[in-house]
Amino acid sequence: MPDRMLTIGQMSARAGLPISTLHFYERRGLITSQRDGANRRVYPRETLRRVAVIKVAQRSGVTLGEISAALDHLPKGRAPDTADWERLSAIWHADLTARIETLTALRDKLKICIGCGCLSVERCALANPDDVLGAEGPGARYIP
Amino acid sequence: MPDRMLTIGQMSARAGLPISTLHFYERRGLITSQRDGANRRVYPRETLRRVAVIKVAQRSGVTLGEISAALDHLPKGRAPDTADWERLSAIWHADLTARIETLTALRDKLKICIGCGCLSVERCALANPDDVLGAEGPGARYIP
DNA sequence: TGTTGACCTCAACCAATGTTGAGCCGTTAG
DNA sequence: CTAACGGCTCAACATTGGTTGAGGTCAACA
Repeated sequence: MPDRMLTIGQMSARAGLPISTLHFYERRGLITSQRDGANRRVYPRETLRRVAVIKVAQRSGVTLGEISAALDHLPKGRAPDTADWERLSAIWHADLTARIETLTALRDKLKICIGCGCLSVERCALANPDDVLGAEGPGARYIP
Repeated sequence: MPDRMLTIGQMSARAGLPISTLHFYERRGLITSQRDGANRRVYPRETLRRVAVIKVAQRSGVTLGEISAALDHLPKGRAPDTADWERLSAIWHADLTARIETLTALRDKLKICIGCGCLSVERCALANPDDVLGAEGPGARYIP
């Protein structure tokens, strides 16, 4: 019986999310539910994976809005297959790599800059990441 | 004249933050100001550095609450010196390193797990990061 | 003398991400 | 039959990190 449905309580226990959060995700369109005869939500097992993916993406710093957009690219009519999930994975993998690079650069600059006295907004690569120098007088200006 | 004060407009331009944000930081106790004869905020140049540090910490994912706590350890009576800033730097450096490691692990697991079909909440290291397996029946249970 | 421009305060609002509570319903075990 | 349990809806609240606007002050420039 590969298509046995899960109640929201089971989803909650297995996904490690409060029921209120599942409700919230449904309001946000991140997941959907069907109802049983007594108007209770039931979920296909697929949804367990979907929720797992949402959690993973969130842990990696993706917002619910972005997650929602990404999930929208999953097929509507059929259950997503491995290739579908793989495409999502690839996007977030790249995202994560970028995020890691940013943090690493930040950390290295932090080490170099903050303690040594160079952390003046005028000159420091860290405080003034875009190397924007003001035209009039000394000191950096912020260019939006 | 090393102690020339800055107006809030100058702070804003040089730090690259809107005036409203400087007001907000002051409400939050992250920075302080003195007033001139016309009740306008003026800041010692020190504050420029302080704001730079706040921005850097924020970019690295530290919350304002944590930043505030860290800044509270700076000396009250005198201007912070290099060693003071260095202590802050060391804390956040460690923080950043931890964060980077988390993200890297996440990314690598993502690559391994999400596309390959193993991302079931029951077994996957990614979806079930603490390897918590339910005692009754198959399937992970969330242990808060 | 006016009129800018920069600044002030205070309160309200915003978006994201949920959480909490009140009040109700249907199923199930004793 | 009744109580407990699990679920339902809807509205309100919480937190973080700010932004926006109304209404007022002050100094400087023409």
